[in-house]
Amino acid sequence: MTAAPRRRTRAASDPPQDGERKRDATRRRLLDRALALFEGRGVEATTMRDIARAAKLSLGAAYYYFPSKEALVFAHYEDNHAQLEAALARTTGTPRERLGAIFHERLASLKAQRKMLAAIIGRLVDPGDPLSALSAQQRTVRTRAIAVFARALDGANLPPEVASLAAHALWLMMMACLLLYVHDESPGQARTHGLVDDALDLIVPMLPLLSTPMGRALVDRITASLDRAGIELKRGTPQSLP
Amino acid sequence: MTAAPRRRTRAASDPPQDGERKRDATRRRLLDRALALFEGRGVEATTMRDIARAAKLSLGAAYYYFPSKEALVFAHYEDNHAQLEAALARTTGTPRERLGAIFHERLASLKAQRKMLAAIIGRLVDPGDPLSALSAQQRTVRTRAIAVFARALDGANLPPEVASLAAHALWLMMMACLLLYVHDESPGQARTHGLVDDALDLIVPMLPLLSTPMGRALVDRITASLDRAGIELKRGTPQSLP
DNA sequence: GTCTATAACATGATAGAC
DNA sequence: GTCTATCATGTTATAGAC
Repeated sequence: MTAAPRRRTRAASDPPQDGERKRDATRRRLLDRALALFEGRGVEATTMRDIARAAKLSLGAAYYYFPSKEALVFAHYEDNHAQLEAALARTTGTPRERLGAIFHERLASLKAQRKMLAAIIGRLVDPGDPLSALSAQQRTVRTRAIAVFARALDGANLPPEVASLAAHALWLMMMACLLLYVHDESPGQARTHGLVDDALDLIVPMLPLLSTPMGRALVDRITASLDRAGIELKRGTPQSLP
Repeated sequence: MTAAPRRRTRAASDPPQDGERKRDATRRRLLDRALALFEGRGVEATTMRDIARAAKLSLGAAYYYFPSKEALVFAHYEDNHAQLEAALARTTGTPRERLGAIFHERLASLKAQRKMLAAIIGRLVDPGDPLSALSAQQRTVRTRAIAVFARALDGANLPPEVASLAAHALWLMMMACLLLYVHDESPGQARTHGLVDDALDLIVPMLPLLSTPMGRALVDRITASLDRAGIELKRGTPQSLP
């Protein structure tokens, strides 16, 4: 198998070419217009022709930059996640505080895009979909997201296996919250935010129990069971599900 | 608001009209051909034109019977569920045995349609989708499904609130299992079936703990929290989520 | 080689004739 | 009830401009 021809990469010190600047600007414009339209009317109701027109491009040109409508959505998803992750890496405080910050800020960061997310929320959960949070393509994002939770638990002094399972579970809880969030029409999505706090208030104080012999036995049993099911929890490199 | 004009309903004793017989036969044929094609190549890859051709109808005629491709999938879903429910109502034994039967038979009943389900699994989880397990349109099916779990718990002597919460949680677990199931490529989907047994072996023995004062406090707290979030667990009439 | 515009295609869905 | 004709849209192919 021969290597695919690769675009010449430019060293960081090279001055950007005019073409590249223009290319990036066009790409950015397309992405921005698309996001605006998605937020305004939802993904389904926005046609590729609409997007191209809004960005003053031809339909073909839009497809030159993004191979599909899905790719536009995906690009936003990546943008959002990278940005959020940077913010979350700096959270401090008790595990309860840090977890609260992670959950609430994650939701808040998607507030403007709720309608857009609603259109694709189903795919987040379909392992066969490249857009899915469970897919192989998203493994990097997923792994890093789980790592964010693991970091927040650092102050809790949990044994590694316990912390790993807990981080995976929290990530799963985050996914469930997203599901509720995108369709939560209460003012400020107070319902979902409230549920997050209630859940964390319930869960976090119980985490130390997992370090007791009985707790360890439970964790081991769960881990073994997931292992049998082909779901590995190796810290930082989740396999299929979590 | 005036009542929508309703189709004349025929008493059970009336003889079926020729028109109705033919209509039903055509509808059935369409549904059967569609299912065969869905199972063979998946939902996405099957076009409405394919279905119409296979049923020896024009495209327009197919749309006369089913307003959308989705409606065809939906019809199968209803069929399957009604059939399964009848079977499950007859299960006997300990709660553990009955729950095992429910889970395993539910999965097995969908074995042939795994590919089809995989195509729409995302929508099961999107409350905005009429096909969704969480949607208002599916409330009847959902309520009855939860009732099946509640019945299986009858032998466990749980207080009503505890039983209700447990039944909802089990239903949610069922949904999660479906998610795993449709993409489980292990022989006979042994991974998912194994996980079900492990989970039940873990959970069911713990249920009596929920009847202790501490357990009751936990249940009350969870119920109150869900209540605040607008999720009611009134036995038999779940509102938004579960 | 890099980008843009136009035409064409397949499909889900609809309208109106018969 | 059924059909034919037609539409709108995601996507692809292609021809050409720079």
